[in-house]
Amino acid sequence: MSPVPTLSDVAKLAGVSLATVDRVINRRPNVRAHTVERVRAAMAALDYRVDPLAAGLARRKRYKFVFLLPGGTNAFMADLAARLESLTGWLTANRASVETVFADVFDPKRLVEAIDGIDREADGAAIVALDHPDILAAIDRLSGDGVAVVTLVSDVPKSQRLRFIGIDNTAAGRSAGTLLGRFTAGRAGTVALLVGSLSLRDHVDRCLGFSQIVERNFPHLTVLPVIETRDERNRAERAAKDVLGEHPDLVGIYNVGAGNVGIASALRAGATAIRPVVVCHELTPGSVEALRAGQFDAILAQNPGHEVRSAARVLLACASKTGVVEEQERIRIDIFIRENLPA
Amino acid sequence: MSPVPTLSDVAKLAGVSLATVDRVINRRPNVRAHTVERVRAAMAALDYRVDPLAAGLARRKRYKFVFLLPGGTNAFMADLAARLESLTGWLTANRASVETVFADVFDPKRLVEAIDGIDREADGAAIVALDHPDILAAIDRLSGDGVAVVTLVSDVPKSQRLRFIGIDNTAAGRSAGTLLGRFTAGRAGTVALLVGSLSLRDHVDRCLGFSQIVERNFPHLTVLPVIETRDERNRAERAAKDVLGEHPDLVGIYNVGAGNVGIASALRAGATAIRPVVVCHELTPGSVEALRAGQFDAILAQNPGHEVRSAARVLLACASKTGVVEEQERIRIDIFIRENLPA
DNA sequence: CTGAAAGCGCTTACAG
DNA sequence: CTGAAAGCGCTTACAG
Repeated sequence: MSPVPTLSDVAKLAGVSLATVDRVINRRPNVRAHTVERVRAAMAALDYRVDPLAAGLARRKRYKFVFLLPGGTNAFMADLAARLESLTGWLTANRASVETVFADVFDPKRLVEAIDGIDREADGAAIVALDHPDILAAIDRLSGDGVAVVTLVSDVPKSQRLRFIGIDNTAAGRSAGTLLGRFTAGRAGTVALLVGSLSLRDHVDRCLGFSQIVERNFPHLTVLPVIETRDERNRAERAAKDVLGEHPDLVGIYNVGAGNVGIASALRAGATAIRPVVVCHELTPGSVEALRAGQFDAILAQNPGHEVRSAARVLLACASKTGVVEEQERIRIDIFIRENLPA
Repeated sequence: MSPVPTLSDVAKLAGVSLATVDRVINRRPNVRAHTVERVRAAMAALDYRVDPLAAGLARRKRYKFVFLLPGGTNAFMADLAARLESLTGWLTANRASVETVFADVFDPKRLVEAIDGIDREADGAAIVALDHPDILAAIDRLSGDGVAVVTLVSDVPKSQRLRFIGIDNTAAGRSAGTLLGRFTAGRAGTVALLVGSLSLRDHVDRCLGFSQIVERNFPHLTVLPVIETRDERNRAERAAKDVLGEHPDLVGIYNVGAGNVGIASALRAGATAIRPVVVCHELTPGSVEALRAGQFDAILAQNPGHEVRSAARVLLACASKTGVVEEQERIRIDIFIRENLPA
C-alpha cells in the first residue's frame, strides 16, 4: 500500500470493486446497506480521503457560474467586477467559467427580470441583491430550479440562498459611530448621515448601528435626519454642501453609501473653522485620496477581492461537493486610517 | 478539438508528440530551438494553458514543508500553530505534508541550530526568524541547499528568502500612534511604550513608526523610554504597574509585543482618575477580553490563519512551479475596536 | 533530440 | 445491486 491510501486500497480491503467504493463515497444509490458498511469500515480503517485532483480530473463536468452585479458608476462595484475579471484564470484552472451580468439594483422589477433571466443550466449564482419580497421570490425560484445561490455584499436573509458573503453591516455602522465619536474628541455638535438608499438593507443596517452607538456613547452629538443620495456623486456633493452651510456646528459626516468624491469636493469648497470628522465606506480612488489628503478620517471597508474569491470558492465547493474552510470565508470589517492603507 | 484546448491539441497542431510539448512547457532541456518555436506558436494559437489538476496528478511527487515557529507561551504564536494544524487537510489534498518545529526565537544560537537542522530533502520552509547575522547566514545556507524559504511574521530582509509573509510593521506602529494620539482627545501627558525585545525587527519597526507619528502629530504627548518585557506576561504586568505608579499624567500605553493579559491586570489593580488609552497587538483571548471590557481601546492585528495559508500557498506554488495570486497574499494591518471584533 | 506507452487516482457509462 | 474497462489531461521513464 502506498503511503497515502487510494481508492484501490479501500476496494481491496473491502473486497469490492472501485465502482462500488465510488458509489459509497459519493452517496450514489443502489448499494446494499451491508456493502456500504463494509466499504465505510475499510475507509475508516485506512483513514482514506479522496484525492480532489484525481476526482476533478475524472469528472468530465465543467462548472458554470453567473455573477449578477449592479450596473452604473459605483466605484466599489466596478472594483468588484474587476476582481472577478482577474479571477478567470483561477476559475479556468478549476474547470469553471463565469458569466457576469449587470443590472439596476435600485429597481426591483429589473432585478427580478435579471434573476429570472439567469441560465438554469448554471451551477451557481452570486447576486448583489436588494432585500425586497419580489427579489426574495426570484432568488427562491432560482434556487428551486437547482442553481445554488449566494448573496454578495448585500443580503436577503430569509431567502433560500446558500450563504451570505459580506460583512455584518450593523457592526460596521457601530464601528463608524465609535470612530467618529472618538475622533471628534469631545466637541459637541451635529453629525450628518448620508445613505445611498433606505431601501438597501446594508445601508439601513449601518444607519442603525451608527445611531445606536452615537446615542448611547456620545450624547453631546446630535445626528441629523438621514439624507438619501442614491449613491450618486452629485447628490452626495449637494447634500454635503447643504449640511455644511446650514449647520455651523457640524462636527462629523458619516457617508454610508457611495459618492465620496462629491463629499470631498464639498469639503474643499466650503471650508469651516474646524473640519468635520468624516467616516465613509470602501477603498476607492476617491476615498483613498481624501484620506491621504486628510479630508477624511477613516474608511470602513470590505475586501472586494476576498469577496469574489470567496463567492467563487463557495460555489465551486457546492458544485463539486467538496468542503469549505469556514474561517477563510469570513469577510471582515476592515478599518483604514491613513497609516494602514495598503501600499 | 474540445472547448478547452489540451496537450494533445497542441501536439497535433505543432506536429510533435506529447512528450515534446511537455518538455517545452516545463522548460526541460534537449529540444531543438526550432521545435520549441513550433510548439510555442501552437500554444499561443490555441491559447493553451496546462490543467493543474492533471499535472498535479501525473507528477508523482509529494511535497514536504517545514514550519519553524517560536516555542514558549506566546498566545499569538500558539494561534499560528493551531491554524497551521487545521490546514493539514488542505495540504494533504494538495499532495503536501508539513512538519512543525518549535525553537526559542530569542536565542540566536538555538535558532541557528534549528534552521541547520531542517531536513534538506524538504521542498520549502516557513520561518519565524530573528533579524541577526547568524540567522541570515543559516537561512542562506538552507536556501542554498535548495529549500525554498519564506519568512513569516518577522522578516530577515537581506536574506535569500523567497518572500516575507507578514505586515509592514513600521506602518503598524504609525497606525498605533495615530489611534492612540486621536483617542487621547487632546489630553496632554506621557505615553508608555512596551516591547518584547529590541532585538526583534518587527518590534523595533513598530516603535519607530509609533514615535515618528507621536512626535510629529501629537506634540502634547511625551513618549517614555522603551521598556523590554521579553514578551512575558509577568514582566509586562510589572512594567505597567510601575509606569502607572510613577506617572500620574500617563495618558496612554502602546504594547508592541505580547503580555497583554499582564497589562490588563495591572490596569485593574491600579485604577487611575482617567484610564489611559491602550493600544496593543494581536487578537488573543486576553486582548479581546480587555477590549470587550473597555480596558483596551484598539488592537492591531495580522491574521494568523491568512498567514499560514499564504505561506503554504506560496511554498506549494514554488515547489510545483505554478502561479501565485499576488493580491491574495498581501497581509493587511487589521485594526480592531470593540465594534468590529470578529464574531 | 524525439516519441510510444504506461500510469497518476479517480468517475463514467455499460454490461450483467 | 455490482464490476470490468475506458478515459480525464498530464508526466515519467524508457527506447531509439
